[in-house]
Amino acid sequence: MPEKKKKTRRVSKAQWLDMALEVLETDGVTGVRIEILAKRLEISKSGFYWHFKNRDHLLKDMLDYWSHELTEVVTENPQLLTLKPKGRLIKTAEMILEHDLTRYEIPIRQWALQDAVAARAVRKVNRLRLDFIGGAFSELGFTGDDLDMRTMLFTCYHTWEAPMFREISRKRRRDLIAKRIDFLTSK
Amino acid sequence: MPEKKKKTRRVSKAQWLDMALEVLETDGVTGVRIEILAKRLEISKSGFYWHFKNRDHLLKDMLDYWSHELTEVVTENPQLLTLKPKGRLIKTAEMILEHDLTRYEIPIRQWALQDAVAARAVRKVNRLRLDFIGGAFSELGFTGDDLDMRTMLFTCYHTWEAPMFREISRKRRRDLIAKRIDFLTSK
DNA sequence: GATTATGTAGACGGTTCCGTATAGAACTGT
DNA sequence: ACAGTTCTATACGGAACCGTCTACATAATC
Repeated sequence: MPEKKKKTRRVSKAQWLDMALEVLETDGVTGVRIEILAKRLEISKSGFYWHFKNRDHLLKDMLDYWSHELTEVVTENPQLLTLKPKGRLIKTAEMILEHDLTRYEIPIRQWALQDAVAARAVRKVNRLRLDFIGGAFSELGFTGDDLDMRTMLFTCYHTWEAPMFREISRKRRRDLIAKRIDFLTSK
Repeated sequence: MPEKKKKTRRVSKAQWLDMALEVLETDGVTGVRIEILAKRLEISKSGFYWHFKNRDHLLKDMLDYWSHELTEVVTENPQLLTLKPKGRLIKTAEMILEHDLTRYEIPIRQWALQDAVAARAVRKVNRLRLDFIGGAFSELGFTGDDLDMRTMLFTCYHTWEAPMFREISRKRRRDLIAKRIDFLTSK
C-alpha cells in the first residue's frame, strides 16, 4: 500500500499575515492566536516564530496593513484627486462597497479600546479619512460647522454602513449611493 | 497587635452583571472572564456560580440588559412619542449623547460576529432603532428611497458618532445636533 | 439562639495558549 | 552533489481560565 508522503508544507510570512487578518475579521484580536492560525494553515506553529519575533509583531503588521490597504488605498490615491469632488465622493463610496474596505472596522476599533498602539492607528486613520472627505466638501464650497457636519456624516456613515446593516443587500446599498451623495452635497 | 478581621464580602447578582458590563465596555466579550470579574470585585469566583449557571448565562443577561436599557429605553419610551417628530429626533440624539447609550456598540457587534445569540440581539436592536427613527421621518412626510436614506443616515450616524469620534469633545458634538437634524429633516 | 437560606474560600483537574529549544527536512546556488 | 539557508516537527514549562467540590461564614427568620 502506498504510504502517504509527508511533505512538510512551507508557509510564507504573507500567508501567516493573511490568515491572521481572516481570523481577525470574525474573531477579533483576541481570537488571533498563533496555535489557531497554525491549525488553520495545517502546519505547526514553530514556523511562525521564524517569521515573527512574537505575537505583538504580527499584530503591528496587521495594523499597518489595515491603514495602508484599506484606507490609504483611497485617501492617498492620486487617481481619485483627478476627479471633481462629487465624483470623488461617489467613487469613494463605490470603492468602499466593492472592495469591502470596512471589513475590519469592528474588530480593530474593539482592539483600540484595549491597546494604545491600535488606538494610535485608529486616530491616524480617522484623520486621513476626515481630511480626505473634508477636502471634497470644502472644494464644493462648504465651510465652518456646515463643512464639519457633512464631512462627519459622510465619513461616519460610509465607515459603518456595511458593518451595521449586514442584513441589507449589497445591491440595495449600491442603489442608494447616488441619492445619498446628491443629498449630502446639496446646498 | 490587632488581627485584620476577614469579613467575607457578599456580592449580588446585579453587581456581577454590572462588573461584567464594565469589563465588556473596554475588553469585549472575550475579556469577560469570571476569574477577572472576581478579582475586580475582590472576592473568589465561587459565588458567581451561585448566581449564574455558567458564563453563557451571564452573557445572555448582558445582551438583555443592552437591548432593554440602552435601546428600548428610547424606542419604547411613551414620553418621546408625545413629541412632534423633529423634536423626537432631537431628544433622541440628546439622550444618546447624555447617557452614552452607544457605549457597548463596538464590543457587542464584535461579539455578534462570532456568536449567533448576540447576532440575533443585534438584528433585533437594529430593527427597533430603524423602525423608531423611520417612524419619525415618515411622519415628516418622507417616503420610499428618500425615507430609507434619511432613516439609515440618522440611525447609523447616531449609533457610531461617539464610538468613532472619541477625539471630538462632547460639547462639540452637542453643538452640532441641531444643525444636523435641521439638515436631515429638510426637504 | 437555633435553623434555614444565601452566599464564600480555597483547592482541584482539565484545556488552551505563549514562547523556547533541539533536531531535522527541504529548498538554493554553485 | 554538496553546503548553506530557510523553514518545520515535536516536546516542554508556565500562565490563565473554566467549572466543580467540600467545608465554612454570614444574614434572615422563627
